[in-house]
Amino acid sequence: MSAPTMLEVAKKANVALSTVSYALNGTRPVSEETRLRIWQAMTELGYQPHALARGLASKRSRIIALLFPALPRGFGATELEFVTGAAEAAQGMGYHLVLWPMEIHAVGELQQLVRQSLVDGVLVMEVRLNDERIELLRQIGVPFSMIGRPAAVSDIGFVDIDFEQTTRDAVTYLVGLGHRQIAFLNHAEEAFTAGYGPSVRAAAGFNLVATSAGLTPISRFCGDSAMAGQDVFEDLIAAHPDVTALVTMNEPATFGVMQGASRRGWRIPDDLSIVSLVSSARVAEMTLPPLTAMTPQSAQLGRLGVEMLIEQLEDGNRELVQQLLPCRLVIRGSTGPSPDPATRPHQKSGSSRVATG
Amino acid sequence: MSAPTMLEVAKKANVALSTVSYALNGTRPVSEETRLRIWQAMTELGYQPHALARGLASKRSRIIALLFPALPRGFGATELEFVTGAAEAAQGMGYHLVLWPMEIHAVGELQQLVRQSLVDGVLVMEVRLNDERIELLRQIGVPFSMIGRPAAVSDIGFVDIDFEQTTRDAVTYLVGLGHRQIAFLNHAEEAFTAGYGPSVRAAAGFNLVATSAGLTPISRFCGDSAMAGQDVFEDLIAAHPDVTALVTMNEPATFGVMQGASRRGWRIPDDLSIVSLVSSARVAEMTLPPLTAMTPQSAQLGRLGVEMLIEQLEDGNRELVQQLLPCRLVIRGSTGPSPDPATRPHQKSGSSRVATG
DNA sequence: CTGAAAGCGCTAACAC
DNA sequence: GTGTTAGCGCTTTCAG
Repeated sequence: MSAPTMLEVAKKANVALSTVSYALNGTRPVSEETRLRIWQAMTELGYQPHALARGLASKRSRIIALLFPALPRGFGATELEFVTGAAEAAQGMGYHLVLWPMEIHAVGELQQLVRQSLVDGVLVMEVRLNDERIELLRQIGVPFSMIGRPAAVSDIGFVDIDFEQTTRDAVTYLVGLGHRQIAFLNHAEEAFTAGYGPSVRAAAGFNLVATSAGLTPISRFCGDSAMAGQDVFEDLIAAHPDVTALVTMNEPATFGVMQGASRRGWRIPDDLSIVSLVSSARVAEMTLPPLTAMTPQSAQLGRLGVEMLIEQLEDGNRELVQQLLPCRLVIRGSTGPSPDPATRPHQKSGSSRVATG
Repeated sequence: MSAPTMLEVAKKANVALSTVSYALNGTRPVSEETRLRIWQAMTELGYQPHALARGLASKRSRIIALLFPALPRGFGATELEFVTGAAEAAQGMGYHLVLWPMEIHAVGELQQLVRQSLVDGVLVMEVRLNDERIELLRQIGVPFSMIGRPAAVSDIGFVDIDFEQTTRDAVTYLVGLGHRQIAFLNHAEEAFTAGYGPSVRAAAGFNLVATSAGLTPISRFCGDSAMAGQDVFEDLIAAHPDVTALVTMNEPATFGVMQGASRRGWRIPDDLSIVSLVSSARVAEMTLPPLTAMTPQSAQLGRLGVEMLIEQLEDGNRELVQQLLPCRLVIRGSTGPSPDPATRPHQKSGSSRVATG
């Protein structure tokens, strides 16, 4: 009742054990006829090569690890898509993907895992601008690649979202709608100074784009909450009453902004346009109107990361791939032509009723 | 430069290869003294057992697979937490977790993967009420357990959210606040009739609880979008003007309901209370006010699923574990005392301004 | 083009 | 208590 072995297949096909192996892996030419007999025997027995035995003998497990940090709040649909895309790609290429969730500083643990020789390579997710895991992996000598990238990228393959291009596309789109006063709403300042790549790069991108388009770059940091978003929005509009469009990099805050706008009596997109950067469809469609967003190709990123790693594993001296993938603009209901700021309601609350105890 | 083997450890410690093995696994008593020498040699060499070799020899890979369906829209933070919780638990117990994303009907593929003898057991996620994967796994004879459960649960271990209890807790909480007209907002009817467990069980739970509390069970199906939520809400209030509280099982729709309420001039929670079932903190805090929610212990569920499976693997005849875990009530800003329905604004739009082209 | 046989690094009898 | 050794199922020389 146990799984058939290669020997059984060989017997059934009247060939040597090794011939079955060669036929299976194409490591050596096998005559058409015997290949057929072997293939037949294999299907009749429902044979599947024993992954562990194969790995032990060949010194290649065909297993790769996905290294991702312990869940911070703020992980959601996008990150799940990364993981799924990676797992699907691996599966499609005949590999298995194991999950190694790990504190970003638990470098000892990482080393232990690598030494078990279970995996051929490692895919690192959520790379920080200054990431100690990278140095360790290089030191250990395990093949690896990254989704995301450290500040100084050297000789490691990576894929990442092209935050600058993404920001540029968002701004360009808004400018095309006639907006001239565009503000950028970032994550909290702590994330920025801690070197959180997306925050840093999107901010840099925005300043660059705005400046080169002849606009004044207006930016705000903002805590990751609806409440903070609402507050920062009020503050922003007070300081810059002419702002007609927002580019946001902070989903909870974006939700708060919409509430704040509505409370002011502003309509979206009539009085204010919003483009939410790096937002999944799932989140973008939770608001009314739904958010025009720059949507990351998350599954694609996961897929590319895995492909890059496996190619490196199978073809030792392959050229380095370092690829940036911009988000895609999905126009929904939160953007429209620029209004005349002067025509917008001025009162702080557009609600017609006062709260009753 | 290659990893040290057990033989090297044995030499360094002046013992037989097997003694190292026994010391490592505790499979056989080893004297305190030799154990120490061995341990010392191991740490000096930085020895880590070779996972594949160990697995091949012992016929136990210490790898388990997490089977989850290809991403439908609607997978988000909660599901990621399942996965992470499972991976962390596995790691903590000395196991590895591989990801097998798979169409729920791709049963052939599943069989192939299992036959590779890579994994000792399988953890099935997102189990449907009528799930063909279950029957196949049982047939193959692989040990497995589930997160979620089919309609007829027999002799397989599982953990699942206790939807009935969760619904009961939500209703009880609202009743305690004085609400008497409570409506349930479900997912789309298609999901329900297709046998989507959470939808079916929560609905059943609601009817049961409402009835036994002497309330009229009011329910609505609703598409998973903010727009649909707003529409269904209008419809619901038209039909049942006395409803003062909503129990929802549909996040995008819940967001729409809040917009709809606000458009009507209703304040939350003054004019309407909302409890969102099975919602993560991340989502619940995106609204203003933030949503009072029944939050699933997702990581815990993933963890329990893995523990259950591994215990089954290590201790052949262990008693069956079938555990239901209720969500936890997290009170935020969307719930309050029941208002007098008659005092609420009646006009359909509370906004003071008409859209201008 | 095909076979025979030596490992891969470890576990688990079987000896003492 | 410890040592010796036969595999686990496969890949890959080395012969033919």
